[in-house]
Amino acid sequence: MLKLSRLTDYAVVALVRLDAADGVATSPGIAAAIGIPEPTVAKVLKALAGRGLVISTRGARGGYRLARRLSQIPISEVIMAIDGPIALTSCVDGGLGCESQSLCPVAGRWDPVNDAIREALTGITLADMAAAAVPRAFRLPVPVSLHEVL
Amino acid sequence: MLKLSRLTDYAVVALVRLDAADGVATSPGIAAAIGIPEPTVAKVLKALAGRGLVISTRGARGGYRLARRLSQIPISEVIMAIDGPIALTSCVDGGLGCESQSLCPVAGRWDPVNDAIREALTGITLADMAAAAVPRAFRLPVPVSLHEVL
DNA sequence: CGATAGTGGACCATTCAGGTCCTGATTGCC
DNA sequence: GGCAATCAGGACCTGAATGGTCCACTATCG
Repeated sequence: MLKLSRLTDYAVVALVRLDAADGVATSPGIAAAIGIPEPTVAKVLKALAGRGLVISTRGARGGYRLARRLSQIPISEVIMAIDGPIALTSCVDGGLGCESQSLCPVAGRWDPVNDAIREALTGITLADMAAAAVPRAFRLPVPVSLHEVL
Repeated sequence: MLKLSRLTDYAVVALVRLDAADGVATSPGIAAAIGIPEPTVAKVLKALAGRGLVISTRGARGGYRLARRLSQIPISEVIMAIDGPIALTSCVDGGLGCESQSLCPVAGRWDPVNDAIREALTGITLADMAAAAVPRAFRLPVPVSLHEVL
């Protein structure tokens, strides 16, 4: 349904969270704060680190911190970090699969669509997304109510 | 991967094809011309008809024909016809599922992103997609080469 | 030297889209 | 009036891929 993976959603949440904790935050810590299983958060952070969106510090007392300000991170980068390149069609990577290529009247016609989406996604930053989100009731002290994570 | 279903791709191909055949075209006919299994084409056409993008005529000598000109059909409508509403997140339709809603810092923050995409998609019509597609070697007489469909 | 934390990879399971088929309703033609 | 063609609307099955988990390894701090 033109939907992006849930992991990407997690990534956004994690990044916003990371911004709230100004210093360094560990993946277990973020997981607890967000209410998402730790291994999953770790996977997301790994991907983000790979794309240079967050900076990792290994070893004891290590953790992750934002590489840039939220306002400097377009949502498109997050999506590409988690979900890979932004391309709608299946026959983007030429080759087999599109046997009816000789019949296909819209051979590579999704390109303008892809470009339009990429552009739209680049114009929105994480700061935009975090801005109007639920007044401001969510800063650091978010107690994990019932579930007692960790 | 932010990818839309292959069905949507088929829909575009079918619609362009339908435009080439000015009059009425049957789903078996389109299937043969396009090189896509008939039941699948039928399913696509049905969805398209449901959204009013094509007009169906039942009975013998029936078939489908375009409801509007290609230039009047934004790609967003095709996507919505096949893939449903354009919404990236899973927690669009409020309710259960998002247990950590009380923790989620980006509650409904995908909205601007969704809007941006919708807008971008509405600006592109099928005519735009068909325009530059492979010169013009594809008009009505497209012989199904080897496979001998039907 | 040990505890903590990120790295990388393999791995399983659930979900869902793609695809097929069948039955019924409608209309034109002989 | 009956037959054939064609759309309509389901149920159903299968396979890929996403979400999620786990493990062994490395690095760094105290």
